[in-house]
Amino acid sequence: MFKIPLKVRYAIFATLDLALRYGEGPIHAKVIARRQSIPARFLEQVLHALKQGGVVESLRGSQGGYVLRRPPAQVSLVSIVEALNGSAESNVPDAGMNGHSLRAIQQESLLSTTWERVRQAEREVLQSVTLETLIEQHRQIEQTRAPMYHI
Amino acid sequence: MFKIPLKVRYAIFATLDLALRYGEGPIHAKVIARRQSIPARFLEQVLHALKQGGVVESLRGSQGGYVLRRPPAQVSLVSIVEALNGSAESNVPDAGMNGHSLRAIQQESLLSTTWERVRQAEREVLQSVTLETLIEQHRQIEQTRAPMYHI
DNA sequence: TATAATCCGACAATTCCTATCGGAAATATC
DNA sequence: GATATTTCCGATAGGAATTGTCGGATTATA
Repeated sequence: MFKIPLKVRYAIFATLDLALRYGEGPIHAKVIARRQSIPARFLEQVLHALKQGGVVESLRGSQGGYVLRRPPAQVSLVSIVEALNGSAESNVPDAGMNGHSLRAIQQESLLSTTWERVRQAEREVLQSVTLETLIEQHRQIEQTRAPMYHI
Repeated sequence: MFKIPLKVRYAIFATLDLALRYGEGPIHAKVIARRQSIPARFLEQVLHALKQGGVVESLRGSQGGYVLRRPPAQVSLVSIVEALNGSAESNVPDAGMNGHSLRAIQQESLLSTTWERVRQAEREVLQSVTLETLIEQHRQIEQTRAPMYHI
């Protein structure tokens, strides 16, 4: 319905990459970038945001890298998405109190509860999906696809 | 959670303007534009999309204008939003079958069901809100705001 | 010290959204 | 029929947000 930024997809597949190797120590951003076909330099920024959001732990220095902060089953997509938004996202087009923005404010108040309900509905779905969920789906897809090559 | 384009807001307030005058004959786009503080020329495009989506009826010529196709209680926000998207909105970044887009396809299939659930959740909320709903809210706001000036 | 990684700010490139414009087609009115 | 008025339609400019790149600073390992 409403557009989902590419950044979000990158973040999900990056953390999924970490989830698949959970417990094996830190993983380099470059390695994730290659495996997931994500622009390396851009992924750095995404991972940094994920760190600020508490989704991911970073280790600097020569043998550094990134690690999931919690086990995959406890990392929901909503925490990933909110980490990227920086928990800001006012959705109100500012209108900085100038001129006839009184009407704009009235208009916003008319729709604010609806938008809030929409966001809540989105949140509930994203909260029900964890990295563990995606790993299971990933395995199911692999299993149902593999036999096709044997025929 | 995800950004809602300004176009959508324009469409809602334009149709709400029509709803408030439902049964009073066609209304000019310019008049709506002035009343709702919407760029006139841009509103034309929005109204055109609403017509294609079957939300609105248009009458051309000298005494033309726009009319709601159905009574306000039967016009949900979901029909308005979908009219603007032209029911396209693939959300898949194309990737036109080039190079290593095989991975991209696999990635998409992993998330497609989740995105579909998100869109469905959005749809359900938007379906539960009609122009009639907004009219009622509008009146309630007017009633609760008016007394404040009397103090 | 040398190397290798994250961190951080700035900024270029690109895409998408918003808005404008000119004129064609249609319709009512005179 | 002529005129005025409005929707219709394509093209395109302007601007903002997203996406992606770069240089170097910081941190840690060896």
